[in-house]
Amino acid sequence: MSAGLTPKQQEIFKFLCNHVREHGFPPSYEEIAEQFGFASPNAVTGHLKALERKGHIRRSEKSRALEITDPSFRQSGIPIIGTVAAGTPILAIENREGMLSIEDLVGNSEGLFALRVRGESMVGAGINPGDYVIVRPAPMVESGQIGVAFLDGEATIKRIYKESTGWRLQPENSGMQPIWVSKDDATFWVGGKVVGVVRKIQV
Amino acid sequence: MSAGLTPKQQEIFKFLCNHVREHGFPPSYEEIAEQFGFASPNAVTGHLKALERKGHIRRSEKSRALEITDPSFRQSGIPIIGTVAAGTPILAIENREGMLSIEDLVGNSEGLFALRVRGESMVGAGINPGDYVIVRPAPMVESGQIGVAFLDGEATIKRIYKESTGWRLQPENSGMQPIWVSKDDATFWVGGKVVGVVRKIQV
DNA sequence: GAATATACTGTGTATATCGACACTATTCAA
DNA sequence: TTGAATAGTGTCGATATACACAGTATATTC
Repeated sequence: MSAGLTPKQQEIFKFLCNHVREHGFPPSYEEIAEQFGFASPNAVTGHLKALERKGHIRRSEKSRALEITDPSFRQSGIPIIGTVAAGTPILAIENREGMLSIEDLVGNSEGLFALRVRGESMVGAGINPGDYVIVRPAPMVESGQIGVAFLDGEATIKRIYKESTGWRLQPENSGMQPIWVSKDDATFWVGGKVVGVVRKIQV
Repeated sequence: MSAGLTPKQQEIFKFLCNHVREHGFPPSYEEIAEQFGFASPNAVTGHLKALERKGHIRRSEKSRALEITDPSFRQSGIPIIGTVAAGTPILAIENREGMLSIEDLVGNSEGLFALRVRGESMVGAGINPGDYVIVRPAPMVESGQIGVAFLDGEATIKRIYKESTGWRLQPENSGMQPIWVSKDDATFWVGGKVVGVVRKIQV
């Protein structure tokens, strides 16, 4: 990232980014000068002008109203590289199809929560122990969808089917049996619908 | 979020958050006053003092050095709710174990990229078609690890084993056979190691 | 060899910005 | 009904801040 910048400019640009990430506002010229040991805050001006000219920031005459325009700063995610044509340098940025982030993936993340999976009851659906399932809270899911079911205070991930007598909690594991829940079982309730799965593969 | 705030304070807090998210720096008192139609920028002071007293922001006598301390703002991710004890209100914020984001999950996201999975060759490892695999670029993986293998310009996800004559690309699907690659096959190279899997479950 | 970009020091200025002080009005709980 | 919190208007001062101007020095490019 940050092509065409001198080492010093890169350092300063990095400091800007880190400061904004950490505090939510950019440093003043004086603070930048202090950080880099400049005697004059004006030494910063030149660097910032260079950064602006090269399109990484937008300055403002107002106080601390510096904006980082470099798109690589904003995008918090991982580039999605799609179809790979023969001979194309796959790691080149031009092949991007988009960015992958959990927020993008499951839409509005407001109210979502995650649960770590403990059992093996859903391996048939590609949900393994240690995975995180992302749950959108809802009082019930449509029949056949994967949801979080609470039974006797314990949470389980299951495919939930509506039956005439109540609900069927269906594991996706050939070695496990479904659980039938009666309509008037007060200990049963649905926490929400599983809208995503995230797994970290250990090194 | 933002409990204990009056409607007006919530509005202003929301404006603060959006401004920081959008521009990377907070608005000045004057800009807030303009936004809400106040004749005096000083009308803002009272609100900000209230927000500070209630612990959502930290003010500073310096220009535009207002910091949003409310943790619900900073964390861009999804709360991880762990073990669920009986009777505990699961959706309460107090039960948080942490936050889930792709960056946290796989560590430093610098250089990572994602690929959409097309085949069924890794369903045994919980990697299904349509999933995204997150890849850390590397010229080779340790024997037995899951990696992205390029062969004749086509990318595949496989478990890669080092053999005496070359490499074995092992699918995790009982119906599929491994691929043996000779040591001097120039069309073969490894793109990186699969460090994560992300799946969106359609509604 | 001249022009240009980089990398600073040092001084000064216009203004952006926050904060204090003085006041008014309303709502809500003790 | 008294106090406190909320929700403002309006004025003024102290200072934080960016920026212009005047220099110096080095490296790179043409």
